[in-house]
Amino acid sequence: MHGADDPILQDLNEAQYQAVTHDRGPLLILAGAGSGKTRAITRRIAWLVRARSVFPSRILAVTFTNKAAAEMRERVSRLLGGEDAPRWMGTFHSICLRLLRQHAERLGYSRDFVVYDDDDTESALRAVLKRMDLPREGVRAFASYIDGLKNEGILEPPDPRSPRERVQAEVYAAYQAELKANGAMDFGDLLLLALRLMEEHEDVRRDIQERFDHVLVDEFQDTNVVQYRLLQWVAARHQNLCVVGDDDQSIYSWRGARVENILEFTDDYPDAKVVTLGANYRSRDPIMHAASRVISFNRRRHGKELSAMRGPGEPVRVHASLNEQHEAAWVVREIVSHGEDGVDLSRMAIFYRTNAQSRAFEDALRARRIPYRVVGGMKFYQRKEVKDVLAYLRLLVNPADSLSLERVFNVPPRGIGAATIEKARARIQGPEDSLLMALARVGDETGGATGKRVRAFIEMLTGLALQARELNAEDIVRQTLDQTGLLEFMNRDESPEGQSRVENVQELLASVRQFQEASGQTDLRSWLDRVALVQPLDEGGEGQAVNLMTVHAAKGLEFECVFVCGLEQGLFPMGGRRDRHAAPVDATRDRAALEEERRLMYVAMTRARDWLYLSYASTRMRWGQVEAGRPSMFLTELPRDSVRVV
DNA sequence: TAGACATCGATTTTT
DNA sequence: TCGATGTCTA
Repeated sequence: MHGADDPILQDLNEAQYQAVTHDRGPLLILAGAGSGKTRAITRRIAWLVRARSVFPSRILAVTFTNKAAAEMRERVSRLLGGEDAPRWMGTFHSICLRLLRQHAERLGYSRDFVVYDDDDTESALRAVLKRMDLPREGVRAFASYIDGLKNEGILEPPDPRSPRERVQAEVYAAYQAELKANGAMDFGDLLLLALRLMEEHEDVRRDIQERFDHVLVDEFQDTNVVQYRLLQWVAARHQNLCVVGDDDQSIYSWRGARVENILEFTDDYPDAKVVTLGANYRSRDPIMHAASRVISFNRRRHGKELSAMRGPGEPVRVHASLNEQHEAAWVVREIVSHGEDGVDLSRMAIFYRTNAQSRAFEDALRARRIPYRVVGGMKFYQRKEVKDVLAYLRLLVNPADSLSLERVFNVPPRGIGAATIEKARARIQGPEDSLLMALARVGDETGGATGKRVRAFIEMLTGLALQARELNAEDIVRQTLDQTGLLEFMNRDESPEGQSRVENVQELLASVRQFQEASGQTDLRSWLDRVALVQPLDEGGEGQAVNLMTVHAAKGLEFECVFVCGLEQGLFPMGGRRDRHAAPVDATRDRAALEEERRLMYVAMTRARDWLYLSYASTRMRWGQVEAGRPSMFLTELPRDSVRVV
């Protein structure tokens, strides 16, 4: 152990010390589960500032989730004795958004562009398909095709070699044109266009390269082509690129993540220093042993062995149930018994592969009056009523956003129907025109009640947009709720669902206020940016409650007691079912998919500190039908000596 | 144009 | 099974 009195170097093992105090040049930290990865990266940032006198503002630190960014920020500033952490610390998406806001015009976008989330993306794509007379069932396939290309950095698809490819390319182009006309970027655009900005504009690139002396990246195994290229550009001048990750925990290939980025990092940076953090301080021996065995069945990996530092403990327990209700009941019984033994509910977690599985557990926990929280799941900003309000607000900032207009023109019902909006759509003239302007013209030219309603609607929006220039974000939200009649409309609904909708809108108001106080920014656009990329923290985050979440959501967390449920073939590992439109069987792809599922299993198991339970059910309700299932193949990969069947 | 009823499809995982 | 979307009627 190093540095007895220096808090930055205190209690580091040899490998951690090497990682923290690496001076300059590329650095690859292979950090196994529970090996002190976050500790290494935060200490390193603090060390650069303190021991190497690097200005915090010259450090760029990138993570994947807002939660990780927040934790990093908090820990670094604590290490620095309350001093500010680097300003450029955040998720890839938020950092790219920041760059794009400064330079959007260079790419032919308005400075006031909005960010589309996945729901918006799907709506935009649906509109495109409709216009092209293509069946809307294709939305998902096209969406993932487009996302896949964007993740690989392809904005203009190569020459099509088949009719199918030609259609795909046309849809991509039309979709991209639609976004641009609406003044919108999707998540993929944020990364890809930021990369374009750097690659095609030398002055911008220079500026960014001059701005930072060190670049640090967390969860590097989950970077895609575009993210890696961005990092390479930013670090090109000084080569101070520090990447931290674990190839065994790469679980986002469906989002374009390339394990190769970490597996082949030393090919791109031959003089990179490689440090392996191989000591696991989290899990008891049997848990670590079992997890290591399972992951050893994967072929594409660095193949490091983790040594368990916490010593012997309880064996991993495997349990079979008749169906998902029995499974849930059994889990809850075990939770109660651990609770009686003094384990905090908040230190226990139930993991599952798909969100839909949470239901049985929620029912069982409610029945026994055990508090729980579902992490992830239905997102706050995805709720209808919240999206309605946000659509109005986006429209005020960016009148070109026709998607938002289509969402709200008749919410609450104000007597403007589909026919009127169709008329307006037909009258859009050229790329400088917009649906809103066309609707205004239709209103002016239409007599009778309809024309009057349209004019009143346009007038209300214009009035709000005018106020939006003067008022702070919170007041605009209030005015919008009031003048659009949304709040009154919701208040009229006295059902429990209606009540909760009103509460959600109140929550939204609270969140603007909080944003203004915390950030000091009061303009609407800044808040909308925030909303697009950051989900509000889970309610009662620290309270006494059992945690329910998908395995993906569990990455980076740890619990004393973990239940991994639904371990059945086809569910976990997922896959095996292939619908009729799918591509022909591809053995390599299948193998890669299975290895990713196994990494997911590894992530799940290595979250546990003291107790690990693995559970499966022999039947399970799916689409309202009882289906029989076989135990997961991962269960057969467990080492006998660390496992007990109960 | 609004609301009632029927049909259809979904369950991976997220910034 | 459930929720979202589409169709029909007043």
